[in-house]
Amino acid sequence: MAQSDLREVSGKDDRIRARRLRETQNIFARLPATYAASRKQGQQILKRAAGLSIVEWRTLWDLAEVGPLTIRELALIQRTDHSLLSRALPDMRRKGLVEMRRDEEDGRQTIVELTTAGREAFDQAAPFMKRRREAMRAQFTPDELALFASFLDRFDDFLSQPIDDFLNEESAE
Amino acid sequence: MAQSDLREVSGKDDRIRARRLRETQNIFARLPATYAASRKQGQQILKRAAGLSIVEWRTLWDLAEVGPLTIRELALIQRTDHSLLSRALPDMRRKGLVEMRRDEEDGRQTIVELTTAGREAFDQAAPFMKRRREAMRAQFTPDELALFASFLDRFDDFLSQPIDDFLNEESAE
DNA sequence: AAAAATTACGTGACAAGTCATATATTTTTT
DNA sequence: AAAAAATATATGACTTGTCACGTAATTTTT
Repeated sequence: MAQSDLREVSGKDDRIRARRLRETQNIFARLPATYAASRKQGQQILKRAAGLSIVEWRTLWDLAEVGPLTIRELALIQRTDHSLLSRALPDMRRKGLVEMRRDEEDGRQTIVELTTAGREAFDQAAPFMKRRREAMRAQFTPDELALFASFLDRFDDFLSQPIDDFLNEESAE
Repeated sequence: MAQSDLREVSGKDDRIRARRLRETQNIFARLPATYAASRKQGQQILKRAAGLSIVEWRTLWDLAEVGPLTIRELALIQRTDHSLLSRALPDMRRKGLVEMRRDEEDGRQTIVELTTAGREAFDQAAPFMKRRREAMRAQFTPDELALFASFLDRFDDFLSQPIDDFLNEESAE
């Protein structure tokens, strides 16, 4: 590679580094990678600890904490779409982790309940997931964590706004 | 529905609310919903503004700012897997947004470059995306935003740690 | 009571990510 | 220079999420 080429590429590398760095301040731009890393870490721990997927873990946790729940309620707690659970639950039943039965009082609803095996799988994964939360929390002071959560609250509020509310405003500069 | 049932269900609703509230303090648990909402908002704006997907927008933006880039470099900037781009780019070429050519100096690499149409699509979407970033930033002071980003830095650092580093430690209580 | 509206769930189709593995090309080692 | 290692890309398979739409059951309105 010629001398001039070297200089050229290095200028490009600088521009790449600069762009990467700038995007670090852009919350929208960095959220995907942060979420992906968090998901990956969770999947890794759950797989090793109890052979569970994230959806399975969340569901077992909710059922262990709250007791029997409908699909709608599980989706509400997990802030996710009911279809995700609608698809995951039959598999979980097949694995013996949960029982599902039609609600006697409201025939539209399905009541999901932990089995003994489901409780055991939860008990097996729970200490590992707890250690993970503790290790994460140890990186922050309690005040910082509360502030972090409040920033996410504010960010969520912004995201729940109709887009026309800000798209039609004049640009700041 | 009988009186006793009403009381029972209301207790359950309280437990659901309590669980939902508690999970608000759990960064791991709320990240999926926040990310999903952010993605949805971006998709909505991009679709309306220029008929672009998120991956397409990011790629056009990077190319517009930095100039021609290889797939590897695009993935590096976007902090994502190269396979995502490997799949998206042929579509973008078909739509006339980018050109792709084999690097003469390194036959493994593909150089991606903006076309005129790609630049136009970028110019069309950019003001909307800018307004979005401004509207988001308006919810925070500059100090808060910097702090928010630094919290994400710290969270990312935690996530990049090998899981054994904390799984094998003793639990805090 | 019948009609209309709402709600719960299932399912198809898609987007945005991941990983693993194969292949071609370069680069490094011997 | 040949062999070995590393790198860039393509591709298949999977997970987690979305929305839209259909159907059955319940609730509300008329």
